[in-house]
Amino acid sequence: MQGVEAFLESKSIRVTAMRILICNFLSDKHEAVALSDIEHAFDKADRTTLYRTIKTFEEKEIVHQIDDGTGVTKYALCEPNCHCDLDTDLHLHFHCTQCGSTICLTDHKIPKIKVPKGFIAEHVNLVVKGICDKCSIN
Amino acid sequence: MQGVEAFLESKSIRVTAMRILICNFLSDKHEAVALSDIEHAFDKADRTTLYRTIKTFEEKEIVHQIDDGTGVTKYALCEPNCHCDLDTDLHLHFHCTQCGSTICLTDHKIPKIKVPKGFIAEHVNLVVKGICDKCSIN
DNA sequence: TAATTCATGCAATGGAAGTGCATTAATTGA
DNA sequence: TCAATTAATGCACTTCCATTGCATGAATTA
Repeated sequence: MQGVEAFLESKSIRVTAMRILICNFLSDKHEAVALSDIEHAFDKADRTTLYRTIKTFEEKEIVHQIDDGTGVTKYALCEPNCHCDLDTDLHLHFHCTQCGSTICLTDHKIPKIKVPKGFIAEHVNLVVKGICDKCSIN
Repeated sequence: MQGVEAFLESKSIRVTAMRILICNFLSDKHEAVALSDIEHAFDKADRTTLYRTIKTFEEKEIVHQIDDGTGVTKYALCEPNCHCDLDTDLHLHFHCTQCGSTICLTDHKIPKIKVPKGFIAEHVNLVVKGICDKCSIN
């Protein structure tokens, strides 16, 4: 059994051809992808299947959702040290307004945010927009 | 001439009945509203008009857009001290997962965010999710 | 192997954002 | 004040994304 398959099984995700493909696709990409990106890459497969596969990955916590403010939900594989379910370990995301790519800045933790009295903070979403390292060269 | 009308004029926004109504509606609400909320409040008016009114308000910088991660764009009147066009003065937003309301925490500035070498930060969006002061009482 | 559970594919829906065009209202200036 | 112009409103569409119901096919388990 290959690495990906073992990985999926370890997360109690039923192994199918489609899921292996999508999981590999996500790990090859080093940025967050939209559902439409996946559809484009697998144009033979049905949109619904891709959609539900991602949803399954999300539930099983091998993928996390990113709202980068473009209006389109993006998804990315959780890093080994990504505890996206925990509030204490939240990294930020960077959205490049030039090339449109969204990247997880896993090493950059979100500073502690103070909220007014009576408010209970449970989750923090932080997106920085600007020019990414590749685009800033030109 | 009333306060709202003078206010609109001072921002070189043409004064119409509709715009006065919407501006008042926004200032009465002390939370960010979705376009659908406005539609609901003014069901006699056309969706497009409401949409374009908000867009005009945005352009003239009396309203700022909030992406609270619900997938629906919210809008709120800028406070007198709200410089939503400047990157240096960005407040954060709080989204209550219980009552669904989104509130500007105008006093709470976003801490300086460090980005990796080569990245240029131009904008920051920070949304804290949790339970708001009203809901946390119960 | 039969029964069951789950994945996939197709079709359809609903919500939100946005655009083109005709009409109406407001403003300008003669 | 009236005509000309400019901008706001309303209607009809369109597009895009997210989501669901149902039928079928594959995989797992008893």
